[in-house]
Amino acid sequence: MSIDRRRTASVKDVATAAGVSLGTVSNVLNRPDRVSAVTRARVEKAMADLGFVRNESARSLRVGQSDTLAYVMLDAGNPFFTDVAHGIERAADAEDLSLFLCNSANAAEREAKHLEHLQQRRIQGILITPVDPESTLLNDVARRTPLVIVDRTRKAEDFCTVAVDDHHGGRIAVEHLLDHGHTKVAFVGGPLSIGQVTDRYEGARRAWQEADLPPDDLVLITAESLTVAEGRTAGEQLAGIPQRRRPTAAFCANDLLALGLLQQTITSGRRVPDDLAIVGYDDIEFAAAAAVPLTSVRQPRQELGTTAAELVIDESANPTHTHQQVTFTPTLVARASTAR
Amino acid sequence: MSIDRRRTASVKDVATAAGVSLGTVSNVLNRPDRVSAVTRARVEKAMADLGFVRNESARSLRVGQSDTLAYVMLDAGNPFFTDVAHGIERAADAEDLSLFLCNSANAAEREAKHLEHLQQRRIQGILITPVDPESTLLNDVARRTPLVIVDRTRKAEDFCTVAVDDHHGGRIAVEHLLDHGHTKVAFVGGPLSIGQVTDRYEGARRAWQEADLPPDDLVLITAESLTVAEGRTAGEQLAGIPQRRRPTAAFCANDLLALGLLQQTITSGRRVPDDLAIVGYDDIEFAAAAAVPLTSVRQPRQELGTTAAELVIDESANPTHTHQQVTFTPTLVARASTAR
DNA sequence: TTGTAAGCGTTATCAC
DNA sequence: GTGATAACGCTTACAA
Repeated sequence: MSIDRRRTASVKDVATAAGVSLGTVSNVLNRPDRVSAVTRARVEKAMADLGFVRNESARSLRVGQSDTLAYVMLDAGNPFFTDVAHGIERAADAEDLSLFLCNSANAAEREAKHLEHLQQRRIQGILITPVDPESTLLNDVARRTPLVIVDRTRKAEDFCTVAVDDHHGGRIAVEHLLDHGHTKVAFVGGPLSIGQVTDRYEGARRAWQEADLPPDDLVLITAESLTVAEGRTAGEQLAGIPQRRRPTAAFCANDLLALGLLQQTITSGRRVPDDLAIVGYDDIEFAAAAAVPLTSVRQPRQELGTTAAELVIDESANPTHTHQQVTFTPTLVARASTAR
Repeated sequence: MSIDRRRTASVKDVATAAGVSLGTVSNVLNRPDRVSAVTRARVEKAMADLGFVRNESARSLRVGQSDTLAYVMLDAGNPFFTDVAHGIERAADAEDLSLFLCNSANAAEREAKHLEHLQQRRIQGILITPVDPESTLLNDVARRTPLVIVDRTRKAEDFCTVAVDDHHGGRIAVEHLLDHGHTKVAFVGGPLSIGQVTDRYEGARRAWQEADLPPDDLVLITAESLTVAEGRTAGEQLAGIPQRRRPTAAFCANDLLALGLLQQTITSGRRVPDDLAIVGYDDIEFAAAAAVPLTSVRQPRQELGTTAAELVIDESANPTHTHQQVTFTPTLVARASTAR
């Protein structure tokens, strides 16, 4: 059975049905106050009867832009980014903008395609956690569409950016471990080409230096990617280190790594935190849900999104807008994985 | 410093710059073969110089629809749905359609808003995991826009639906536990108003009946929602049951519950699977990543999405389209949480 | 191969 | 308070 999908009614059809002019119909849509209650009722009835649905393409063609925000996510499967998206959604709702989510899945060409489509739609603003924050593609896009970078920073201050102080995050993670008496610690993370990973590592090293500990006792274990599987691999590497030189704690560049490391540690018969204390990063929901609840560095995810959305709205609406670099400060959430 | 965001160039501007007519510019966009190599080059140069970006609103106004699919997700934070979205993305890519993700966050009014916006955009097809699959709102939408229901079924066969056989899933979960010698089992899930939860429960009960076990030894523990927190609560309830009547295994209606239950069990000093075997449902990535890797019922998530996308594309393009109800069969992935 | 012109559905300006 | 009408940028017959 195939469906009868006839062309949907236009303002013109509604006007005819209601016995008014097309301009009046448009008025009830956009300035209902300008039309008398009785004709308004008549028009509204006609709309309902005909199942009128306003054509957004025509509207946005006419007005030159569309009341829509989009967030190009780096990885829709990572709960961190869906939380950010939630925050954006809140701000978008408040301004009655719709929000589209796009997933670049960490692929530059997917990202480029999405950006192209979004520009073609003349949407009001783009939020993006880019594959490469230094890419000049972003400059091209921003020339036409307000764009703010989320959870990444840029060397030049030519964009609004909203990020979290990763250096500080690395520092507080290590300070927490120092407070618990650890003097041999592993930093698990990579690839180091990711700015955030290096920032967290730098923060960790700085804290280490300030504690006057031998640099070599902060062991770098590089991961290929920030995934659970790599966390397991890191666990094996850690286990391969001779007992006397083996770290008693690990600071992982994100929670997925930490979860993988936790699993590998426990299933190979070692205990957390007794044999190995673990600190993660991001504080995703599953961090608290782990068998040994994970100490983690929490980033204000929703606020990140909300602030970014507010900035992009400002950039699109306010002629005197100036770019801002907003930095949030992460906090440490201590749980069982580092308890003593 | 505010940005100079002048109106972007139109086909007309490009035509003037290239010294050709507007129709020719459109031809290089849509039927490049019809235009000679030399003028094409000239036009393309003009486009590049002017930074031309095609106006999708104008295009889709003219052609009557937009080459876009949308997936209205029930919960963007649940990895299950992002995997489904991945599958949809694959199919959309293959047809060169763009995909927008919308998140209803389980709120009917958010869902309605998204559906309204999508219809206004005259997009080609909608995929949705609805808050309420029986809602008549879906009928209204489907009258204008091809729509397929994902991961839910409907009593009437008036839609294409793609779902997984939850009854079978419940059955194999319990059969697995029976095979491992359990004769007192808890079913953890709820609210029972969710069709899938009841189907899984029904499947479980059927398997139980067929094993000729006393009905009361399949204990129902109802949860308020399918969340980690509720899983922990279930664990406490379970622990409160007198030893001799206490189930030795639990089948949870999803992995979040199972993860919560696993955590509560382990942190309260009982062991998995020795004291309590656990089976989850969905096989999200974090199931395998748990400290005790979780046995779970796996649904073919990506295939779910891909098939749904193919159906909606068929519905939008094929005049002889007929609605289909596709059902996938889940499989059990055995891991340590039920090992003996 | 290229140009001309109509029309998609809406908004907004201007008369009435 | 209401009605004609032009314009937004594009695609697509059709004419040259």
